[in-house]
Amino acid sequence: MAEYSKDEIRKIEEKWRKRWIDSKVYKTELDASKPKYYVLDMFPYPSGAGLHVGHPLGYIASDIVARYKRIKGFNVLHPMGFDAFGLPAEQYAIEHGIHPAISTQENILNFKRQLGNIGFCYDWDREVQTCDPSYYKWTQWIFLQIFDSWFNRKKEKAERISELIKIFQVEGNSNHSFPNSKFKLDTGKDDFTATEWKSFNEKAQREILMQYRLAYLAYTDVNWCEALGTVLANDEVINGVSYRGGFPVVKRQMRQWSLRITEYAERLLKGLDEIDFSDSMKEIQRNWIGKSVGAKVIFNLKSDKSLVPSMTVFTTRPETIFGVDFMVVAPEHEMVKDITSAGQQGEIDRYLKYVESRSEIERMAEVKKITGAFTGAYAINPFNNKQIPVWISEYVLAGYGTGAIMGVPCGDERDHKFAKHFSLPITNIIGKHYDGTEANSTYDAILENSEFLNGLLMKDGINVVVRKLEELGIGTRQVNYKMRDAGWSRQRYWGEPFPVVFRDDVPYAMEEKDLPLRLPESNNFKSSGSGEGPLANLKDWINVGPDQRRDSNTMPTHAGAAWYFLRYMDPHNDKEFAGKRSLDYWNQVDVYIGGSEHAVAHLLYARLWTKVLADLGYLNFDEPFKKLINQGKITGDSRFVYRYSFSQTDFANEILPQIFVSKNIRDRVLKGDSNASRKITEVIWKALDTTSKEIGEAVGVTSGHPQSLDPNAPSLETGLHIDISLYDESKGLDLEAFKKWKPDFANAEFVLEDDGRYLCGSAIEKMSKSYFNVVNPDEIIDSYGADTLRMYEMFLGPLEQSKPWNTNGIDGVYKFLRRFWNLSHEGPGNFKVSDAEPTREELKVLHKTLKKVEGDIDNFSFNTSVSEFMICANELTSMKCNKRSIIEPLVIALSPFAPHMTEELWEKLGHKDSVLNAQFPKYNEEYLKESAFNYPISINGKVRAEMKFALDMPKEDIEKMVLASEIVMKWTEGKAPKKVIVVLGRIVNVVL
RNA sequence: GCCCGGGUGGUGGAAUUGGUAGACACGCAGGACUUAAAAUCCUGUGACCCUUAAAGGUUGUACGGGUUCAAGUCCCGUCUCGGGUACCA
Repeated sequence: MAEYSKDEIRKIEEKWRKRWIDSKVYKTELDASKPKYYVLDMFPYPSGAGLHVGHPLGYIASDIVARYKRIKGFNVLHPMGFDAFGLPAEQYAIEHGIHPAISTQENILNFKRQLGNIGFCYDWDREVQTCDPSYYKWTQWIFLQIFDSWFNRKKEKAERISELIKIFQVEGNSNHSFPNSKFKLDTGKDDFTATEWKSFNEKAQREILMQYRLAYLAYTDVNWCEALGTVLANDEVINGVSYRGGFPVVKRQMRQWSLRITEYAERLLKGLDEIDFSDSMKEIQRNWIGKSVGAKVIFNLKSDKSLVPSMTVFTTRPETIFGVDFMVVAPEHEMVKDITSAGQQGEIDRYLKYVESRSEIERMAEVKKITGAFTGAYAINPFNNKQIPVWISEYVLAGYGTGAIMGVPCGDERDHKFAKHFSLPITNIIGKHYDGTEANSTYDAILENSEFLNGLLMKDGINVVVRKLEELGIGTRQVNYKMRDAGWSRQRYWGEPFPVVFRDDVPYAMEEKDLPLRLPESNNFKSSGSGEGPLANLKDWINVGPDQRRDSNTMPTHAGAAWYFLRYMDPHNDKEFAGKRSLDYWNQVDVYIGGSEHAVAHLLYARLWTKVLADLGYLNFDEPFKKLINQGKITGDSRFVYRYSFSQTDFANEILPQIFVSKNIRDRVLKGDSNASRKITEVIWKALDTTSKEIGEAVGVTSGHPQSLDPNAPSLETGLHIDISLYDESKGLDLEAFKKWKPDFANAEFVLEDDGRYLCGSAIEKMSKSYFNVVNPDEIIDSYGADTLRMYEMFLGPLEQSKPWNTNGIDGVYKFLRRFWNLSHEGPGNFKVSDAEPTREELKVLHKTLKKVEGDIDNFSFNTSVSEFMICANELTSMKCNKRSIIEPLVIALSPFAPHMTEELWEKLGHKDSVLNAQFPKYNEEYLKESAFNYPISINGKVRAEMKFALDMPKEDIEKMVLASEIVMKWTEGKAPKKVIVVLGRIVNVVL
């Protein structure tokens, strides 16, 4: 028996890791007699870099919750798996020639080893990997269910396509118009009768059904990235460049699979009200869905061409209709050619050409630039017959609303700038709220110059106008969403193949018995460049038979992640994606922990798939995650050195010495300190050998001439990242280790601080291999053990907060564990507990801790629970308490945080079973009660004295006692105070 | 620009949601043990003032106002950091 030392920790942790696996203590079974609790981590993408200390933050939290819920009597499901399809593995394959299947498996093994070291209680029997055919069989199967569904807007839920066909056969589509309002049949119409339906051939019928399917194939504007040779989803494009790599992205039409998520916009929005996500997360999703309520208004047109009789705009402010001074149509809008007058044709053509010449990136960069052209056509305001000029401009987007707007310059900032720029008249309908220089989008103004709306408050005006528009048949209420359908095809190899076969260009679902459609073996991952994926290279696979072929695309990584939480419930089922009994029992995920970067993509798709499966009757819940917690990112603390670079580049650099300048010297040089510059020149001069001293003079470095240095040399400005393990703030950079690490700099010279240290610059950046600032959890475990790592990561601060990693306080946590261990050990480490009766003081410490810790874990406030354990250990240490009746419950309570050490103690306390099978001790309020409390007495807000009151003394009696007390008398000089304030359990304030 | 969320000692962070601000930990200083160092333990530690000492006082939660017996917490304005979004009518 040794003390709680490094060696002992290693022994203990190895022992329990092995024992947990051997005894299958984490195996979870469906047990209907117990309440369930489902704790889920966002499963990781197994990247080649392995884990750094940032990754486990959320996993540690979920592990604590899982262990805690288990000892609270719940049957806990706490699984882990891997999001194993994806682009990085494929790119790695292209660069290194290693098949994604192989590199992915290697990475997964490494991840599992690292996760195992931290002591997580995952039930690995339930592991899933999205790239496993027995898993993606069901991803494909669910995709086919979505393909076989349509959204019945009347019932606001998904139904089978067969239901839709029945409807068409009876009543045509008059009650269920095309979800895509722009779609027209060959006849030019957008509706058909039952008779017409029956007359269509199969291909035509399938084409129509495709317009309704929730997973559909269509020519869509997609984000094409030439460099990656693939299409990207909207959320993978940031500021016109690709999310990975930052390559330019252009719009391009391709025949793609999409998920009709827009049909679920309203339900996805409403669902947010019943789930426990953080406000910011809900806000992000709401913004993404982007609901706006308004009206569609039809304006008649007057033009020398009368090809189009009217135009329709979407507005959220119909009450401003008398403030409309111009109309703006998107340049891409098809009506532009039909309304442009002969006189304006030249100008319009010029403008269209300009728009076409502008790249996506330019457009985004120059959002503020005001451009446009007048079409020569006029719209007629239906209420006052005013003629309104119709313009086209880039600032109106073809893809949103109707692609046309009514310009109300006094109320809308963009419209105002447009009017000012083109000197269009501005009608003021909001009186003093508009000052002539800036638009005011208030809802609180009383309308003026607005005929029948005059005198009405704007918010009230909305309903009045809409009613009138509807009466006249020239407008309706309308809701628009920013969210677009989700592109679901990727031109990649390493993903799920689409389980369909094309016959005569029409996709047919594969039969369930033929699933999974396996990803074929291939070593050719290069895209064909034509927009088809690498699978197109495999002719034998693509061509199934005469005029029958497969889809060359694969699904995005989101597909496998959209339902994995369901598979964990019944991972080995080969008849269903999960059995009904398991789905009903495990039900929703009670807590889901992961990063906020998945706010819009993964979480929305997972919610969508759940809703579709629920609509189709497979699930009895339609929100997958009851509660979501976003753990903060742990950032790295990077260090770098500053290299002096010579401004004359004509000279061969290898002749010139490598000079590194310490941070403060550099700062001083930048401030123009000539002593600091001289320090540098001296080092350079010393470094130059006799032959190159001529060169030194030639480049302007002569001993004692600091003015020849260029303080703005770029490397003095930015700096070179170094491996953070080479640096210690108090000792400075380890120069020998640095030279060893970068042999290129073996002969480098260093300009040191006055005290002889080399100090590095620092910056908080994300942890990344390329910044050399990665801290590997294995290193921490090696020197402190997994329990310390776990507790320290929790102690660092609130779970949801981002924070830079540093190990400054880790000793404190380590000391706590040792102190706790020592409570039950005597001298050099002999285990010894006493069976004596605990004192009331000791019981108070125990129950106070239990109560606080329980409350903290329930609130996911792990940092404060760690503090609470520390206080408890301090108090018990100073009481020299080693009583079993105190220590044993604390061992259980601590076990979620420090599982290895507590298992060991649990065993030493004489228990045969794992501490995981113990019960979390109940605290007893009785021990927390005091017979009397000392209340501080404030007089006029200042604490003047303390008084003792019995616990249950009524408020009035306390008041009487306070008033009668000498201290108050002294202050009031005999007069009765104005007021005595008694707050239960806290403060008494006396106001004189 | 708009929408969220923050700003508390030298540092990470507490504060029962309006009730003694700074818990807990790091760091630092002093002390004990030691030939010495490390480790460990004890004491102190927001700033300022006063005092031989005990004690006491002033000030203090980004800044400026306000409400209240009482404000880190609520209200108004300003500055600032982080996240989301980007012409969505």
